[in-house]
Amino acid sequence: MAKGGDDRATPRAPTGTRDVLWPESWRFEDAVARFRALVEGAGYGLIQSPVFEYASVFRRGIGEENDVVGKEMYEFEDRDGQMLALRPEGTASVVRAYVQHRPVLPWKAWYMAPLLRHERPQAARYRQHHQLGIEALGVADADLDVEVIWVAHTFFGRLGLTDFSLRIGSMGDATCRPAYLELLTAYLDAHRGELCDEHRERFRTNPMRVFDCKRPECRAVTAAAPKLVDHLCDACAAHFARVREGLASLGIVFDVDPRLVRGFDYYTRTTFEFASGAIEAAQNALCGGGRYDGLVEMLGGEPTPGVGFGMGIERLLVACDAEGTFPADPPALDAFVVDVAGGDAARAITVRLRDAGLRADRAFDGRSMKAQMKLADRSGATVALIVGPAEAASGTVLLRPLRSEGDQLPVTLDAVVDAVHDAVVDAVHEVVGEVGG
RNA sequence: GUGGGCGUAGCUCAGUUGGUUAGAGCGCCAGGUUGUGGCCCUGGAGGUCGGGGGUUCAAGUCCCCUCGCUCACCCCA
Repeated sequence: MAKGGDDRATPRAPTGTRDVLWPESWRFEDAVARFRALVEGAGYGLIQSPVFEYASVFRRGIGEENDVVGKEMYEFEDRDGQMLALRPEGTASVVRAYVQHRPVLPWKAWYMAPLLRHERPQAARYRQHHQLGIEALGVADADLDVEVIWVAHTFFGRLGLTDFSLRIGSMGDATCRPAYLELLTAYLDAHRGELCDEHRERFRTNPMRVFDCKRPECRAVTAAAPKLVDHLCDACAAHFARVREGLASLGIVFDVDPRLVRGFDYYTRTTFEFASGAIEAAQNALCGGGRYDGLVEMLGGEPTPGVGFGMGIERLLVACDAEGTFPADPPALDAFVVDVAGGDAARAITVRLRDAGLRADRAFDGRSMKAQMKLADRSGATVALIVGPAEAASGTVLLRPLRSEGDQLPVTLDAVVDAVHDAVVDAVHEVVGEVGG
């Protein structure tokens, strides 16, 4: 018998998920819009891919050893007996789409996608979260790694974030990593007894994981362990040097972190992670990414280099809150129509305003004027357009400013659009004047 | 998967050593102004006190179980 999570009378969103209502949801929209403006201005085009894939896409791409696939993936057999999985991360789907459609190289794509993982929720960690990401395929040039990092860095800056840091590292490639792993494994084996309980044997499966362990025992051992960045082959070392040089030339501050180990098996060469210093919660990574020159091949394509990142939107917004950015309120309405003469005018005028590109709403249900005026005020509208029996009879409306002290004036129906437009322009000027003065 | 904290109105929370019909502020609705929002005043609606079981004359309050939320480990964005 399945655990009953819904024994109460009212239904609720599943564990680890949440509803985001207006106006909080506006910040999400706004962040996506700004990201889109940035990346589309840098040559990246939107890719929309399914929220579920054949499970093998993720199993082959991310690696069975990884918790995201091995322990957290929502995997199920559908009605046709196919093994499917809800997308737990973004890159594998994009690369699968590349292998399937063969777009012309270089191919630069961006996405905004919900990601699903069965994790225990905690601060800034959800079972469904959303990532903004970019992936660039077909270019081995280290300058593209720099561009990708620049995009994330610039985006944070445009959001007004300042309290974040960048760590970079290199995972090497097929030439140098195997030899290094042998070296590291031998070292860890020699110090096996000093490792924490969890890693004493587990280090054999994925030795680099030990670098991520926060326990003092493991940290002591790894402090003196051989570092991959010191054992890169000439090509990887040159690539890494070019990345550092490029970042420095763009004024992007970073730390080289020999301990930086990204969770997914597909990474080669450059890896990086942005962390927020403003987020109080334990989960403070804003963006993680790197180069994955072997992934296309793993998913059945011709060997093709790639680089990209994923950025958690929910976590990004937590960082924005912590730093007090997003000061602007969501855009308000231009006009709210109050009609106590039967509703015919409200029906006609709202449509007229909206067709003219103005933002307008109205009251329904024939509420009292006082109630309708309260709604008008609450809506944030710049003006109320009031229609009573007298106005209905004469074919006019009263235009009443709600955000300034002006008098209300009668306006003919044909002049409503222009009158509202003028009032909105005046309101904007007043705000600008206040700020400027 | 493993620990800690917490569940009382839509929201934020009171609720005294168990003791009458469970309260406040905010929000919502209505009235004060038979054509006017914001401020103020008055009134109203809204609660199986997360759920189940137990102790007791009596449980929001004590005990057990359970569900949920939350924070941390782990992992990751």
